[in-house]
Amino acid sequence: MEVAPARRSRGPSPERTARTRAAILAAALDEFLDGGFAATRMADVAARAGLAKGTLYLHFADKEALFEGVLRGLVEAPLAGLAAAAPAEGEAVRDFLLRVLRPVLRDMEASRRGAVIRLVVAEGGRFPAIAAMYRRIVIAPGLAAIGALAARAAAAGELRGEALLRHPPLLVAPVVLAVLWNGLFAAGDPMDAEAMFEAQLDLLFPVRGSHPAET
Amino acid sequence: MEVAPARRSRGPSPERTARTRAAILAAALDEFLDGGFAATRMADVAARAGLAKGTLYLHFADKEALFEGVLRGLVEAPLAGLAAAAPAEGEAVRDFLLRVLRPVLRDMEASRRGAVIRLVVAEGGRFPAIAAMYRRIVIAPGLAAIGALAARAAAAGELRGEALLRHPPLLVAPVVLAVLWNGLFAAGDPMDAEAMFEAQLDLLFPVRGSHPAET
Amino acid sequence: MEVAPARRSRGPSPERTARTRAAILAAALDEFLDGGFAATRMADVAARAGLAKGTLYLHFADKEALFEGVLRGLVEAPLAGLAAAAPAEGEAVRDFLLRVLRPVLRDMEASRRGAVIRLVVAEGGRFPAIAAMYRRIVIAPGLAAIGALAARAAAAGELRGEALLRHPPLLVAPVVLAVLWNGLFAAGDPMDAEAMFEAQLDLLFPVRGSHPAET
Amino acid sequence: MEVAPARRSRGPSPERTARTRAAILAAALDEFLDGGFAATRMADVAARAGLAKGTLYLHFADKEALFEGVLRGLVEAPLAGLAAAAPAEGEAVRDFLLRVLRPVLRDMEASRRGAVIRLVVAEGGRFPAIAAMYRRIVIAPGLAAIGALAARAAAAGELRGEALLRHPPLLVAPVVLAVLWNGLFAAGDPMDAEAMFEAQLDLLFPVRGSHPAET
DNA sequence: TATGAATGAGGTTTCATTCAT
DNA sequence: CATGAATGAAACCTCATTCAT
Repeated sequence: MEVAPARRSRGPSPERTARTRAAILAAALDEFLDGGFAATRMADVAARAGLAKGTLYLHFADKEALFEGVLRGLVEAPLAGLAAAAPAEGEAVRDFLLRVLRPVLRDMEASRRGAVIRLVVAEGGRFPAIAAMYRRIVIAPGLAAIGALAARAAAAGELRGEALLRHPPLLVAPVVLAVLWNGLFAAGDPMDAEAMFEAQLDLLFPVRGSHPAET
Repeated sequence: MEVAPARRSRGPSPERTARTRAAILAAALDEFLDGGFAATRMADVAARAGLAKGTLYLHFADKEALFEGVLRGLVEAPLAGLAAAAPAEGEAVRDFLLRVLRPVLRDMEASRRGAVIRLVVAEGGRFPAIAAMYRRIVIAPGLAAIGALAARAAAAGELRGEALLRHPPLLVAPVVLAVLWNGLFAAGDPMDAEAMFEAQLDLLFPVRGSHPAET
Repeated sequence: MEVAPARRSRGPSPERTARTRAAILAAALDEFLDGGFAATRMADVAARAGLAKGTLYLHFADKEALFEGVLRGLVEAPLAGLAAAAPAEGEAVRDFLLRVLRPVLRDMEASRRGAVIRLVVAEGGRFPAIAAMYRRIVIAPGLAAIGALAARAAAAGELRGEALLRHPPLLVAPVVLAVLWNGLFAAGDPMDAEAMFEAQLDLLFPVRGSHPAET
Repeated sequence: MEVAPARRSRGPSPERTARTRAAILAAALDEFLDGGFAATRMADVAARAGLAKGTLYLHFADKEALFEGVLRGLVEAPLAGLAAAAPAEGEAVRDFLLRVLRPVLRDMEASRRGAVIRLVVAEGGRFPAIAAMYRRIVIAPGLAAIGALAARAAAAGELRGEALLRHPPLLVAPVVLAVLWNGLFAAGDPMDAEAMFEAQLDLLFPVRGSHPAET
């Protein structure tokens, strides 16, 4: 073992560093999602992470950078997975979308990604950096992927009309609405993001087997 | 009546008081709509109302009370017309929706309805009262109306599938998404709420004449 | 009396405001001149003025603006006096300068203007705004005035060569040096700004009576 | 001697230590010269020296100690040549000064002498030691030399009046002013130290050949 | 010796709210 | 009723210094 302690033995351990960074991100995630961006104080994040304020700034340049770290930690890996995924041989785009996105929608709240959407929508206006960040990291790749899939579906004749080609956001609009709804009206009847997504999918992609009369 | 009372009315004048209160509310509405609750400073509201800061506190106990006052004011005007409207004899639901909602969408920003939506979404989390109020006054009637129209359209065979019957919010999801987008990414490319609405309408209501092959 | 209480009777008194402002300036002057710009904390100024920190910002936008206020308070009035002054009928420029500037030099330290020069020189590098401010308020008008007087003296044949015409700062260079010296080597032998100024004056302006052989 | 010891010398090596110390001092000199004491961050010194922050503290107890070390280093090099120089046989003092000082003025900034002067002026107030040291090492010998030259010039009838005899600093006042100016107003119009020095020289030493009318 | 992550006191600025006039 | 100067609690971020490795 000990492949390459290299020129690296002196000084503090890089492993500890990674652990600290993770602790900060975990604490920040909790704080941001419960209270929002503005209301979260760096001091609270530090306290929750069991660190001093200054330590935060050793790992993240400022509050926005910290939020970006949280955002990346939460969505980058999954998003990369999605982006890498592609319809299997002979798989219809509709089926692919269902297969891939259903799990994502299902744990929208459990994974706290829904909360992130709500935070961005709620505070993006006052903190444009946050909106820009979310757009760059999540929205842009997402819409690009949708656009590519729409083109593929269109080529295969799987698409109804040109709606999705012209307006890729149509695919996710119902999901966003449902997520916001569930945040605003936490009590009472939640909106079923998954069901709405499937309904929208049925509108965008005619279901071959069951509705043979349609294009 | 009572001609402007000599410019120096001693003692309280209920009329004058009401006018001051209205001025404060108008100013506060403007300020809250662009910037939200936290970003709005009492000093700005006072300045816009042409009053001193202290005067605000004579009429509203604190910032939250002022916000509440604004919300109440927001309740009186809206909707009205829309709820009463109904398809004309023989008018297709799709045509009716286009006829009625297109103007609404077109001046979404000019009429500040877009800003109101954004305010509700942004502050609804911290002020559940505003979310509940908006739901009661705007959303519930709106969804009820959509539901009724969906039923009527279904009965007339104008509907594609059961999407809208089961999920009335689908009709407005793209509009909401566009409005939020335009709030978050004010600069750069705005999203065309009207175009997205029409695209969604085409999905929900097959266009008989032009696409005869579809159901 | 009571010429015009006008529309002005309500609310806090403007007289009190002026007194507060003056108190802030007095406190700030003391603090700035003893400790410099960077080392002076707004909290200390407030405390010395017997006010809360926030009050400072009611009268001065920030620390730099406060310093500018101090600077203006200290030099603007005297400077305006100097600028307004002009050689009397038939008075030689040399005599005018002696008459006008000798008192200024004499109370350079008592008036604390020497300390201001030292502060600007010492911290102007780190706070360019301060240097720019001093240049705008003191140096530029000063050099302009010197330039004008030099031109006048040259026209009257009172000048030796073109040194002062080409390099107006030459007139004050010895004074600045003396002021800095006296700041750095407070103990020990002070440099006599007045004597050096007069010597420089003799160099720049040939003394008609006593040295008839010179131009 | 002792070829670079295998890159991994165990135990302390006095030579290595000295080299590290020198590197720190060199880096600190650079940093202090541009920015002064307060603006210089230990982290920057460490980075420039290619060391870790902690290493600085192994060699210097704190920032002040480091500053003191730099000052001591500043003492060794300078002057040297100038003090030894003397007018050649039959050379006028004015010509001697021009010959000797012109090059010094010309590379005032390149040689960082200007920066040293500014450092002394800027920090001398807070660190009397540096002012005293500079006075002892640079100013006192300098003024002594000027005094001697003035006496010699006076004896030879090369001097205008007694200005320089009584106030040796007059010779350098314009240069100091120019150097400070160029530090404060780095941007914009620099002041030409050399030109001002020559102008002052012309005032102090009548130019025999070209202005025969003057004494 | 050298490292660099961690510390935490400290400073400027903002702004909702109060209250004497 | 109206005024607006005064308040003071936060909040973000910096950086000299320490110390386990």
